[in-house]
Amino acid sequence: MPRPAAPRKHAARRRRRPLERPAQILDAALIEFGERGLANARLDDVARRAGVAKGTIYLYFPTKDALFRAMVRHIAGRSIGAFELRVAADADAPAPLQIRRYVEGMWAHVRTPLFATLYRLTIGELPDFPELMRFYVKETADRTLKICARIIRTGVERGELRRVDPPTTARMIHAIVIKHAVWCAHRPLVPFIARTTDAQVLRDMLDFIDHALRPAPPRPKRPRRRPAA
Amino acid sequence: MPRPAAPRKHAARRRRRPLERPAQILDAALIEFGERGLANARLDDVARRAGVAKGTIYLYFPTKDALFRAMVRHIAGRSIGAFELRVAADADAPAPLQIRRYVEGMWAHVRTPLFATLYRLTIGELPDFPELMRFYVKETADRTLKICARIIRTGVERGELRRVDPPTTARMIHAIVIKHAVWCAHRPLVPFIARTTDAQVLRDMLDFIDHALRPAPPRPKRPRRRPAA
DNA sequence: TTGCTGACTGACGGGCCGGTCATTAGACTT
DNA sequence: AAGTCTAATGACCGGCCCGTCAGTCAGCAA
Repeated sequence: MPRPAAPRKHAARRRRRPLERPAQILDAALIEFGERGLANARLDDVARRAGVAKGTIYLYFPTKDALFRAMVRHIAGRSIGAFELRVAADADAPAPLQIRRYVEGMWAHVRTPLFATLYRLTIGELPDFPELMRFYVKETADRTLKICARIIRTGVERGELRRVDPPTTARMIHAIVIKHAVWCAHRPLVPFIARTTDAQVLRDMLDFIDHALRPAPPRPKRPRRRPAA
Repeated sequence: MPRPAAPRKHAARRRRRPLERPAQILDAALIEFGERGLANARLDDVARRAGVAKGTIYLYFPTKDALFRAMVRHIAGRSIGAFELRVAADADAPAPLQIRRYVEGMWAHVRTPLFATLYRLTIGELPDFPELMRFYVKETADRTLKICARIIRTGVERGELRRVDPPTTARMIHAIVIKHAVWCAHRPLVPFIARTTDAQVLRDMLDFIDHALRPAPPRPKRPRRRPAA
C-alpha cells in the first residue's frame, strides 16, 4: 500500500534555491548546535530555523555528523578571515606597540560569541571529532601564533624586547588571551572575574605581557652606560 | 499477565555492599562519561564497568543527569584535595621561589588525565549544566587563585616582586598554566606544541612569569644606586 | 500551454537507550 | 530452619529522533 500523499499544510512558500541552501543550513546548525550541543540538537530544529524541511538537509549533507563537521569548517573559515583582517600589523612600528595592537585585535576577535561557541564545541566533542580540533587549531591558532612570533622575532633583533624564543613567547600571550576570553564569556559563572570589565582585563593582560618582554639587565654588574648620544 | 521471572544467567556474584556502591558507580561514570561524553555514554556500560546491573544505579542516583552531576562533584573534590596537599607553600621562602613551587605543583596536578577529563566535560556540557561550571570554578580555580594571590601579595610587600595587583596576576599565571596543560594533553592535535616536552614547557612558563614579575625600574631616570650595603 | 526535471517536503520506520518494576537472593534475626 | 528485610537484578516499555523515500511542485524549455 503506497504511503498516503503528504498533504500540503498551510501553503508554505517553497522555493528552489540550491545555491543558497548549504549556507542557510550551516548557519542554522551553528545556532542549534551551539545552544544545545551536538547530541541534544535536533535536525528538525535546524531545518525549521533554516526555513527548510528536514529532508532538504539530507540533500546536502549525508549525516548529522557530517553536517556538524561542515559547520565547524564553514564557521571557522569565516572566523579566521575576520581576524586576519584585524591584525594587519605595520612592521615598522616598535615591537611593543605592535604586540599591543596584536593583543587588542585578538581580544576583540576572541570575545565574539562565534569564537566562544566554536571553542566549546571543538573541546566538548573532542573525543568523537579529534580531526576537527586539529583543523581548528591549524587554521586559527597556528596561523595567528606565526604572526605573533614574527613580531616578537623582529622585536628581539632590534633590541626592543628581551631575548626570548619567539614561538614560545607567542604561546604565552595566546594562552593568556584565550583563557581570559573564556572566563569573560562566562563571567556569571566565574567569581574571580565577575567584578572586572573586559576593558580592565585587556589592560591587565597588556601590562603583564609588556613587563614579561621588557628588556631589563637582570644583574647590573657594571655601571650602566649613559643613554647613547 | 505477570512478567516471567527473570531467569538466572551464569551465576553472577551478587553481593550486597550498599556502602561501596556509590563510589564504584561514580568511578565507572567518570571513565564512561570521560571517554564518550555525557550524551553518548550508556548507563548499561557504566553499570557493567562498575560490576553492577543498570537498575542498581537507580537505587543511588535518580537520573542520568544526577549521576553526572554527582560524578563531577565527587571527582572534583578528590582532585582539589590532591592539589592543595601538593602546594604546601612555606611562607618564609623568597616569593619568586614560592611562585616557582606553586607553578610546579599546579603543573603536576593539571596534567593528570583526571583534570583533562573534568575540564572537557565541564566546558562541553556547559549549556546544560552551568551550575557544574560554577561549582568547579569555585572549588578549584577560586581556591588555588587565592593561594597564589597571597604569595604575590607578600612578595610585593617585601619588594621581591614588582608592584602588581595580586589577584589579577594570579589569574595571568593560572591562564598560562591551564592553557598549556590543555595543549599538552592533546599534543598530537596541536602542532605548535608537538615538538616540545612537558618539562620544557614548564621551564618556559617559569621564565616568562619570572620576568613578568621581576622588579625592574622601568626608566632609570636617575643614576642607579649601588646595591645596598 | 504543456511537459519534464530535480529540488523540496514531511510522515513514518526503526533503533537506541533512559528509566521501571516484578522478582530474586544475600544477610541477618529469631 | 524459617522468616524478614532490602539490595540487587535485568527484561521490558516507551519516547525520542535520525534517516528514508514516496510524493509534490517550482521553474524552465519547447
